[in-house]
Amino acid sequence: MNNDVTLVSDLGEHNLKEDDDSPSLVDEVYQKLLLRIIRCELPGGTELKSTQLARELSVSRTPVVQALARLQADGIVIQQKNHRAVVREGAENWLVEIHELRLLLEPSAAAMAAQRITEAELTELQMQAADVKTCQQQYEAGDRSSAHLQKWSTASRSFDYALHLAIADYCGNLPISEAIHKCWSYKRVSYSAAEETPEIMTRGLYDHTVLLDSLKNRDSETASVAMAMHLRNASRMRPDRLIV
Amino acid sequence: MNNDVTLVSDLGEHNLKEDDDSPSLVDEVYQKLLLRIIRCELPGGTELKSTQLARELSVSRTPVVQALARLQADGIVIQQKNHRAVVREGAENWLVEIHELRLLLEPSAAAMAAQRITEAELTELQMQAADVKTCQQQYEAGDRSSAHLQKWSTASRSFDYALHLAIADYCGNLPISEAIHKCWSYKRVSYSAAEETPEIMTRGLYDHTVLLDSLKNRDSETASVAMAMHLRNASRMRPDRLIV
DNA sequence: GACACCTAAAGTGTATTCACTTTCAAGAAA
DNA sequence: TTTCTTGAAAGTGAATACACTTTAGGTGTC
Repeated sequence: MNNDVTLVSDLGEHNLKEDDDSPSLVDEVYQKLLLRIIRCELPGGTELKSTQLARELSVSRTPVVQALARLQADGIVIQQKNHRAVVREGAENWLVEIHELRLLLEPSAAAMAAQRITEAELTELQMQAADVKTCQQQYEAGDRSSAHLQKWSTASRSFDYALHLAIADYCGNLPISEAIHKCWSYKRVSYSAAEETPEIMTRGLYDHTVLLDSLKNRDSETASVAMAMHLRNASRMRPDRLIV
Repeated sequence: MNNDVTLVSDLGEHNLKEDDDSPSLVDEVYQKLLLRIIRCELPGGTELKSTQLARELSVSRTPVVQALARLQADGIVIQQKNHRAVVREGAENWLVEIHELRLLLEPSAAAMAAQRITEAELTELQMQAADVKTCQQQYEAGDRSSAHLQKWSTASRSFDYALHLAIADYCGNLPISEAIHKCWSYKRVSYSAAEETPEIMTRGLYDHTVLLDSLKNRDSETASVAMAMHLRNASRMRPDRLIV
């Protein structure tokens, strides 16, 4: 059984806590199951038995049961009392559909955040944007090596993540913020399989710059439209439509 | 300690399963905690200790830990590894903010459902609407007794629930559907404290009729607007803004 | 008084255990 | 053959056990 690969790369809180290192077993199991479902290795209808999974993953049943409960709360898995958990039919398209959900949430969140985000946060984000730009120029001006591309890609993702989550955090509505965070946690799981091309990253940086400017100008209308445009671009530029 | 009131009234699946009766302890604990948080009996910052809660609720720690994990997944509670769970600051406005979230989700869901809902489901819903109308007329034509009002209120809620969840189910996007279901599960928890007035119910039935007609006509645009209007009305007619 | 250090009590994560429920395949009855 | 019965195997919900971590309240030192 070769599914005990360490999938738990960089989970955990995205804040400044440095003491809490190892993720709990529940987190690990949850991540592994989620990844396998999203990758269709566990298609809709598959039965997930806590006893069997515990054996396979070499943990006790307790964390597996908790991970399954979390998947059920997400709606990815269904479990009736005293019955086995079942992967929900249609869970294969989860990531694509999550992108549609983001299209409903994030433009409004951006509009709301434009009125509430702090100047400090804005300057922090602008610094990150500058970093990404630097990486891009190093790549283009240099030898276009894969090392430079890698660096650019990492910076690009990091900025992407920071900007979208800052918008969620400053939108002023907890459930909306939580919903967006959840979308991004799914997206994060898929990162292991995703690929960034220079075209996508260039376009992404442009979109993000427009978005950041509209936040800076406290222009909710533009922020909302910029976000909607950005999300549509992102899905348009990925013809496989599997990882968005 | 008088908090061991049975709060778990009519939880469980809203489908035709009749064999599975008693809700699990996890569900009960989750419901009780959620209700107490929404009612501000457990304000933001309160520490929720699994050991202590287990003692108070006379259950073992296992279901309490799972309920807390669920609240954490919801974003209502925060818990770092090896630390106590804490009620999130700002959780008091949860229901109001959930209503704002519905305003982002349900209009689009209605538009999507207009293209996908089945005729069978539509006729079923129309029958329920007729039932509500009958109850209303019985109340108005009769002695306006509280018994008739009660019956009307029950039918009204049942129809409300059925229509909105049908729209979620037929919107064709699993995460969006799940998000809407979750909003309604919160709303359901608050039902114990909510009050329906004849004015609200009359307006609600009208809104729902318009919505249902637009679904019947496969008119996405109208369905979306009707839903948005309905949601705005609902919050406008509740000046307390606590239970929506 | 303020601050570091220590220790017992409380709390958390996870494994183990057990009673009860569901599943499923083999044998009996039609 | 098909359908019903049945009992063992597998699975689930929940309590308990235990090692490890955090918390809180001294005690001593400055």
